[in-house]
Amino acid sequence: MKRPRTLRIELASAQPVYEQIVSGLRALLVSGEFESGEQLPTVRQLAIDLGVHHNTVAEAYRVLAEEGWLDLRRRRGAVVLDRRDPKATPEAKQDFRKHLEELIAKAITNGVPRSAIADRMVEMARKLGQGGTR
Amino acid sequence: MKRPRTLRIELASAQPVYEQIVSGLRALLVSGEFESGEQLPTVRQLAIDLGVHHNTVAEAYRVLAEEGWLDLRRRRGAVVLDRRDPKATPEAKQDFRKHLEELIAKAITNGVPRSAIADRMVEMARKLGQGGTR
DNA sequence: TTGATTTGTATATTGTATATGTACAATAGG
DNA sequence: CCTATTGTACATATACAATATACAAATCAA
Repeated sequence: MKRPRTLRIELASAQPVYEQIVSGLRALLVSGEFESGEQLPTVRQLAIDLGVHHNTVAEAYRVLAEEGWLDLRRRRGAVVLDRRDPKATPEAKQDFRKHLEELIAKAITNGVPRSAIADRMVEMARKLGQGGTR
Repeated sequence: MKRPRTLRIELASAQPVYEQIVSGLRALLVSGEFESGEQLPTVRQLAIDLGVHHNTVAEAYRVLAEEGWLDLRRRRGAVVLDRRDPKATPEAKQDFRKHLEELIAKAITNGVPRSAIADRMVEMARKLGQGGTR
């Protein structure tokens, strides 16, 4: 069964469109929405779907390819890779901690109840614990 | 006892400096590092400390003032407010969920073990649960 | 093999945003 | 009042994002 793989872009956002595409696709890739070997849409096709220029999508694909998520070749398109061997960046853990704190601070500022924040994080932690290694 | 209130800025980062200042200070404010009524450094002083232009700090202070964290006046400087009444944005919760997922995806991409991510989130959730309402 | 088509890539251009330099405005204090 | 201190306004240099356009490579059909 094919899942929807919703990917929505906000042109009005301060965050660059290509970064939104990267973040959105990366989240789908991590959650296992795509099987390895699977074809992603061509840069031109996804560009049409999202209403942006194909070079903008190409930039996003390039970032994901550098991260090891995609194999990107002319005429072949973007193919999802297996990627079971992430090269552990040393400061990545500390980075995650900092950004998590900042994200929580932002949510509190926006009025999200602390209990809701805590619940969501526990839920996500549980998912990570169960989830396969992939 | 005065705590250090470390605030470090990376000029080389892709994230704008004024946003880094906002995020860093907001995290400190949320964690209760500052008492209400307390004076923050003047825009010029903090600018010298961080090695940036005072207008860059002023922009950051303005954002925090709009969010209700600071009272900002000429000649008086920036004063920390009480802010126990956050105006709950409706889509804020959903926003938090999305950004949390993306942050996790980024961390996994950078090689942080899923177990470490989960542990950190549970820990932060526990802190939020205990912590005072402020 | 050869030519055409499909795919990603490279380069130039334009708009937008960040950080700064400089000058101004307001207000507390002498 | 006058002065010093503080935040603010505005113009500008620079860098980055998104696009338009042209190109290069690789597959497919004949």
